Amino acid sequence: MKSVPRYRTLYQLLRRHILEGIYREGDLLPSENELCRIYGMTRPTVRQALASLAADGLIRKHQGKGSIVHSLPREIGILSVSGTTSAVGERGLRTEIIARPEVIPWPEDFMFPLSGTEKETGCIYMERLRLLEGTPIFYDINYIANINLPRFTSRQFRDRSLFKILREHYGVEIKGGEQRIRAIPATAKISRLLRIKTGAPVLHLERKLETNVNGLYVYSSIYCNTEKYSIFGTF
Amino acid sequence: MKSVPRYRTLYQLLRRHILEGIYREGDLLPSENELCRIYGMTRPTVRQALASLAADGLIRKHQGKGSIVHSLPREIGILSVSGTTSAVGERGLRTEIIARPEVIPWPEDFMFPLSGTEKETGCIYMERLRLLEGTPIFYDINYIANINLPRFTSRQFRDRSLFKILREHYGVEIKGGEQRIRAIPATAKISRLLRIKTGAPVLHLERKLETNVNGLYVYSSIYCNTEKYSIFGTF
DNA sequence: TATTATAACTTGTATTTACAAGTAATATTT
DNA sequence: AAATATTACTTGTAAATACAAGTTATAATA
Repeated sequence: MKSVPRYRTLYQLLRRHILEGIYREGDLLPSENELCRIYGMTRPTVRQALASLAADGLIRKHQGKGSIVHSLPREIGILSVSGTTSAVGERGLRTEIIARPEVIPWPEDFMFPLSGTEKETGCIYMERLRLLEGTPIFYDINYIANINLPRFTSRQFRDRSLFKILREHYGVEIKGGEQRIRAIPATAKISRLLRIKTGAPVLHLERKLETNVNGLYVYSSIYCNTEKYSIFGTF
Repeated sequence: MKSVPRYRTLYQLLRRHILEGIYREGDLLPSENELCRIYGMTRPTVRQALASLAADGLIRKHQGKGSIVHSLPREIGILSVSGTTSAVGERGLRTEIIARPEVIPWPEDFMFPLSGTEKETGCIYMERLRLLEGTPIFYDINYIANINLPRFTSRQFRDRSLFKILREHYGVEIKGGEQRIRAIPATAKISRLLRIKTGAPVLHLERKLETNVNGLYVYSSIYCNTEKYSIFGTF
């Protein structure tokens, strides 16, 4: 098992405290020096943790004042890295498997260019539908290069998220990624799954997620129903 | 004039080098220790500059290997902080003023909650259309709290960007922000300006940008035509 | 020759120290 | 009492140092 850096554990702790409401919106976090004393680390380490929180949009830093807990986004987060979804609205975000994971060859004219090894090994394919309080919000199609992921297709995806399985069973962590966004009219299949009219505007995300494993990427094509909920992001 | 931090000047230098093609896609940047020697700074400072580049998606860091210049996004960036737009595709991104800046009271039911002082001072309102190679891409409506921005409405916006004027004339820097994204059908006005069919899917961004000036925010409602170009972002 | 170990790089994490700069409350002066 | 200066906080920037951990090329070994 890999050891977790100290700044990361502090980040996760403060993050949980904020999300659980121990620190509330507008509250001042303990000062950097106080956090140093409390958790027995030095300022650069504490600052690294706070920088991550700021990047998540959970706090805002103000020179001379302190770190202020930022308003929790009420909407659904998906634009940031994997963690955001679970951070914001796991309350009732249910997952349905539309197509169980199976190994197939890559589609032709794939949305992102593929490396030679990726093409050779084929990919693990799966489709999911994610619903918030009964309303289908995301219909996502996922492609993962079939590299060092034994028995992946036989795993259960009921409650555990895709990224959780990758992390816990294969040690795969998402490091970052890139994405394209556009608005498109819903096709017949999309409209049926998202329960909207055919031709209604749908958000389409094409993402390429990088992992800590060299050469292993997770590709997703995500269709979002934004009629009731909008996608939220900070920067 | 405020002094620019050393890590920031190095960040801007390397950024320019990457964008100008001095370092090309896939190239390895000089190692952190080399950069220290070249520019006479210490590793924490160099690392701070590299972290900013990584956050922009201009490089990817790999432990044990180095910092690799990342593929330049060919698409239009707007999801990141202000800088990205100019970074990526200022090539031919022309700006048209639809509604010249004027001071008006805030609209009722504004997209974001407003503070008391914001409501009192009213806002500077303006509409722009941005075109890429003749095709209208962005139609944006901007609201800026009318705080300490003398003679703003009389300024010329022809070539200089909104953010450039804010920075150069008023010392206002964008620090971060939040946004909501949805796909909506184009209204009559939007379709006319973006030259698409009424009802065609359009990307709608509602943004609140924070500045270094306390209490001063820039609000934008942006409609994007994503038929030809998609919006790009890294994280 | 093929394999393994070593060495020399790279970035990641962490400590310690120092001062600059912004903020807010207190104390001083007018 | 009001304006000003001081002080004590806060975060921001920067240096110098050390070791951990991942990568790659080289040297030693089988």
